[in-house]
Amino acid sequence: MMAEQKKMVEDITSMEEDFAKWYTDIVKKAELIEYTSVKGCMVIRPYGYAIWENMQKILDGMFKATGHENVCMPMFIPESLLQKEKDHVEGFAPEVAWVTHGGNEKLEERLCVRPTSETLFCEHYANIVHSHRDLPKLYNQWVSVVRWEKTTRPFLRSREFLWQEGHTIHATAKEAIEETERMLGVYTKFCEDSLAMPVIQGKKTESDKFAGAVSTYAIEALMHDGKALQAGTSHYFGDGFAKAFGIQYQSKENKLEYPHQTSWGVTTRLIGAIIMTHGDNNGLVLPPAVAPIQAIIIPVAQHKPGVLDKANAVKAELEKAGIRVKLDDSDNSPGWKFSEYEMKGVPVRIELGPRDIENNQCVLVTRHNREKTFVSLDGLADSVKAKLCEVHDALYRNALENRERRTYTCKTLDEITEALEKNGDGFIKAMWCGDEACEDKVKEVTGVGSRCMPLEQEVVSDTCVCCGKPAKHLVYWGKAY
RNA sequence: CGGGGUGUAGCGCAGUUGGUAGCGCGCUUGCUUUGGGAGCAAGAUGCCGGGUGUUCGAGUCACCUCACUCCGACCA
Repeated sequence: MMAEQKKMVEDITSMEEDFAKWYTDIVKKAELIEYTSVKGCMVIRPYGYAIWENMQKILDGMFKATGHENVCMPMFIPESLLQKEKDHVEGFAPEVAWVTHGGNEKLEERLCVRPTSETLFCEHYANIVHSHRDLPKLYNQWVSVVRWEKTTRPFLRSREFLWQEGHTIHATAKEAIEETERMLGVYTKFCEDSLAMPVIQGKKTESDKFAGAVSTYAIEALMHDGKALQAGTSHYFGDGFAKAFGIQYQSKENKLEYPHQTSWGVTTRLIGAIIMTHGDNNGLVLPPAVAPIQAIIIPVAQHKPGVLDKANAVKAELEKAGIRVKLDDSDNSPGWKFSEYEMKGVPVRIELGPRDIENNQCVLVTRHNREKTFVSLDGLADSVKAKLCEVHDALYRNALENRERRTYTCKTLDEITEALEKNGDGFIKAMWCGDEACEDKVKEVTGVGSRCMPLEQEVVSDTCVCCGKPAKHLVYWGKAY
């Protein structure tokens, strides 16, 4: 846990007092979102959107580097198309929004606003895939989707949300499975290297699978309050969708074959994950890689001659070095600015006043621990870059520590209940026999559901935590967002 | 979708037995300030979430609706 800090920003509820309120306070006070008059639909404000844009840029680069191309599918899905794959439609039907009219005319067939685009990609693949030479197709799209959620929370569960959805189609199961795993790895790397957020990679149980998938993989992160958040998913579909949508190709052997498919996605929920992984009682704490402003320059006594000139020169120098930097020369007091940018989670603050300029130095303050260091103005860009790296590492370390501190290994249901009562919510590592009845019972008795079966399996006991029969899998259990 | 809470100025709130709306912060202007949310002075800001009723009269009472929020069930 990070060092005790005096709470400076009074308008943010402390997370110990009310975690949910703390979260919504940050979302509003850091100017990430504004509500609209439609439930569950929010304005992502420039500062919030800039975080998303930074994520997009990094992820998009990773997708391109692994051979993917971006496309854009329509927003509407005819009901008949949605219904082609039975499990899929059953999974999504309860939460789709329907368009029933065009202008004043009732539509012959109603259209759903995409909750996800498997069906559209399948329809398209059926048209363009004919030969093994057409495979694989590695497509991705950056769009919004709509799911008519009952309870909504900014970023974590909204009715419309931004995401990327990758949809790929391959000649063989082996290739498709490799793709599923590759993308899970891309997400993991992104979360760790760019969001400073450690995740558990694993496979979902049967009951928790994506509607229509053969297998679903996910990355699970643990939030400050000990609740788990699914941060990304990657699905292997086998040839189920291909069969439902009539996608076939001719192989080298001149035989008609069904191709194998995958899909994978991450959403603006990741912004919620950042808030609840790194944020503190003074507001947001942003990982440097995605922070819209990486360094904020706050001039002190800025009316004095030379101060703003120097601040502008420093800004230009940092910009030139590729650092996202802002100079706040508004006439708010320095103290006000300190609080403001802490609330907004800017990783590094640069204080620059007459005394500093006289000494050819400035004060660097890191947001996550408020540590102050005096550094020379010579080579400042390098000092700032080094700080940003330090911040990233510290954020990751803190998050990992929090997760480890809140991960409990249990052998029986009683141990689970006891661990949760004693230490608060967190991940439970416990063995499972593979029976759905046990999975349900664990949830019923202890309140924690299965999050995933980690790729890195261990044996913490020989028997199922629930029924005592021989165990098949290690499962991470937890309360989820 | 079930159970609670809340909607009054940009934000946070007060508003008594029903009588025509107020405080703090913020905002505007000016001066003084500037190393942790500065001070003084003068200003501006409201269809009291929306609708329907009761009433001479509704922010206040009743009913309906919408949104936010929390706790469950379902989900990225």
